Amino acid sequence: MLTLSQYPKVTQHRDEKGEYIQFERPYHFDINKIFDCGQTFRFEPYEGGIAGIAHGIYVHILQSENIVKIYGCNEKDYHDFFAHYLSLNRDYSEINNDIFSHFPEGIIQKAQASAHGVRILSQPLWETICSFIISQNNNIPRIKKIITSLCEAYGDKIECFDGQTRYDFPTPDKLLLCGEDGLRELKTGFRAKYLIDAAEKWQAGVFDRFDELPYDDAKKALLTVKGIGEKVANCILLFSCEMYGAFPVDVWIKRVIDKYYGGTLDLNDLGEYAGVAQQYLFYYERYINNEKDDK
DNA sequence: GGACAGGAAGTCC
DNA sequence: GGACTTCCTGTC
Repeated sequence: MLTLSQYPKVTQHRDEKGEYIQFERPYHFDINKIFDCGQTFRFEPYEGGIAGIAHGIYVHILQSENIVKIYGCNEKDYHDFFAHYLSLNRDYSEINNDIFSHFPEGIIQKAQASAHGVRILSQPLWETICSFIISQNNNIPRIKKIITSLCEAYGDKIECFDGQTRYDFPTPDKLLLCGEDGLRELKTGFRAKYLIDAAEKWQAGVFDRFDELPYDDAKKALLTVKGIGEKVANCILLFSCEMYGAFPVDVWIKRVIDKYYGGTLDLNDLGEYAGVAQQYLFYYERYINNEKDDK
């Protein structure tokens, strides 16, 4: 495993905006790309950085050339959650070397350069399961809209450092309480019954000790949920479980394979970090090499 | 202007 | 292979 021996050291501070922590900006860490590459749907650009909720905590993250600041996060939050969430123990220079050694030379180098600074987050499992069930046959602005209304309707209140009230992602039992009809009212459409099935499976213990399962078993468990197929399962494993070998193939990646790899790419020979590479390729094709504005 | 097809980080039957 | 919720875009 390509990891650093420890997480970056942080110091805690306070200014007129409130309490924050700061640490030295790691290599290959760019919040604008990390939070706008389709792996999470709960953050938005805000006052020069990005802001949103993770693990029930509202944070405002800012970066300069050398420093990262996180408002709303104290040292305890950092060690308990955010350091891991932001995958700050990963050595992306080594990860990139591993990727380059497995992929045919050419487009992957361009893709990595365009996506330089992207990191794969380690997001809470339940929220990630729901988010990617909602993502199917859907576009990113609408996915965000649905998740926001889901939180506002059924999530617990969060008291934020800026004095405002926001809402956490609803728990499985909350979703079961609101039922399929309640979910349909939030424009989830045919995905409402999938979310209910996921909540029932969760309550039944299908995802207990999930982090101890190897890739094949974890995927098998995910595929028992209605509405989770191969692509969504791989997204969940990649964006929540640090299974960097998971390689979700969506319409954009199909396009990449057709355009740059002659229609075939052997998914079994892409190495331990194929999923990270997938994110670079997705980013390149979706945001860089596609002229259309996304708003 | 407004109708309409096409498409969106897919999956089910 | 068609259907599925909803919504946004481009075209005529």
